[in-house]
Amino acid sequence: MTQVTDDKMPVERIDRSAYEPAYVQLANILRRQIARGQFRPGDQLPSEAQLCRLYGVSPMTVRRSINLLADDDVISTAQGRGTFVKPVDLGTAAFHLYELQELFSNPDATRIKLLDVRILPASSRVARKLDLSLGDKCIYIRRLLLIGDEPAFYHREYLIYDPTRPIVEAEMEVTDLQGLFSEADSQVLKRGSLSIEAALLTAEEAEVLRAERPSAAFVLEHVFYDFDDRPVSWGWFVCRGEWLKFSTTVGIIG
Amino acid sequence: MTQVTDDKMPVERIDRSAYEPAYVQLANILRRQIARGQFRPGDQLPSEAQLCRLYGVSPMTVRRSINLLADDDVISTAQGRGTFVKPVDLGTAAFHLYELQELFSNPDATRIKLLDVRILPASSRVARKLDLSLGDKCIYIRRLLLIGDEPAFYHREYLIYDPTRPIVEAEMEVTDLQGLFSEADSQVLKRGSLSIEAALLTAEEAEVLRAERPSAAFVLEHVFYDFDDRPVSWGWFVCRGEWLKFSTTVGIIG
DNA sequence: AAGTGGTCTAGACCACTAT
DNA sequence: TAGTGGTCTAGACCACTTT
Repeated sequence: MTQVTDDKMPVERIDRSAYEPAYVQLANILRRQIARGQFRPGDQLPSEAQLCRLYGVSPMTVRRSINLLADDDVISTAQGRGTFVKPVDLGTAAFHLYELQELFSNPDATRIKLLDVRILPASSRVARKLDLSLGDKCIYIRRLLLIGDEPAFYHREYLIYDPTRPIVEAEMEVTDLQGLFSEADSQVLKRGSLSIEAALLTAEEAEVLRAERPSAAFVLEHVFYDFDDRPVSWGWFVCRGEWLKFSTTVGIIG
Repeated sequence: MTQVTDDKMPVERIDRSAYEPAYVQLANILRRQIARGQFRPGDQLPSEAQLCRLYGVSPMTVRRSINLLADDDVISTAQGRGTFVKPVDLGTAAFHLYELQELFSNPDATRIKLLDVRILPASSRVARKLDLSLGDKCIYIRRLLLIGDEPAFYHREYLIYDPTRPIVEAEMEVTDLQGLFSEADSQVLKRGSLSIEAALLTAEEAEVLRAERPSAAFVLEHVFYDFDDRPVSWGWFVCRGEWLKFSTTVGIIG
């Protein structure tokens, strides 16, 4: 490899009058250079001091650009050694739930059918999940989310039913997938833990979702907690496998 | 709510002699206050100037703390208005592929069995995916990843077979799930696009994975591209549903 | 010792929002 | 107009790695 770069002649310059801040511009310049193959995985980038001189910006600005690319897993930094281009790594891939929002792109076509609301005594399983005593009252809700006229998500949820705790009413909206568009804001919920797995539709689920059996499905389970770290809601969404496909990318996207 | 905070008396102070940098300490202080419920979703945080005075740090340092929390979707900022605590939002949830690494926690128990390697003419489907002409030569690989003695992942992959393109040899390792632990570093791969879905095991897959039918499975499909943005590999991992459960959290975890 | 990334300062100036 | 977040400077000092 011949040394093409020159301390006095960067190919692209930063436009100080542009709308984009300098640190974003510099990050994109570097990203493009990497995408072009000018820097390959494993290669070392110019040092931060060099980048300061090359592009006429201060150390803090260079640093922010570097951090942007590092957050994107495009480069990695090592104190005392330098900054290097990262190889493609499957492990950095992440599938985002907000992809679901595309499904609901047409709000008019989306509606929620309340199938069932009941107050019943907690089974041992529910009691364990909601940190209740066996037989304590809880609320059981079954909902169906339709897109067009097709049933898309089947949701079942158990909520605590405790007059001393200021919950329930608000939660019935929040834990709903609706919360994906209309930002439901609960003052009560502190956090939620979620998991997703692939499973077979049960007979009941297949009937509700108007699917044949056997059929594969995504199951998204959730538990929400209040600010005392006590669970207030446990439930799960079931969705036919064909309805859902999560996508993402790894490596340099520029 | 009575106003407990006072401009002159922050509850926690920043320890300048500590190992943790000041901006991390401040971010954690704020995160703990939010986790305690001192600031609720929708509440406005003290302004950056106030935080500077309260904790005796410069604007840039406060700003970095704020950005840390904003990246974690704990707070959101609005220019000219202020900084606010975000409500729990399902849409921010992300499932990370590196969770798979736990499956391979014991490297000795993990091994890869090469089932089949063949050179064959591209079918129309393969030609389309790899941007080849119908009938062009390509490499077909079938692998089985075992954990203990249990077959866990069944991987099938098509690779381009073109002597003029410097690939193949390296790829055979990189696109492998092995790349999750042993950081395989290809100089050739620029990016990959991934998708995941829930499906039923086919007869062949069930046999290879020693599973009954019907059975649900995760299918992770991948296409990798070189620095000319040409596809070099197309393939997919199949994994029995019971083997895999992705987990994550939303909201305040402190 | 020289070079690297990492933190931090004490301001300045700008853009935006509210009043 | 006053207050807010957002960008940027031109250094300083530190911790680490390499030679």
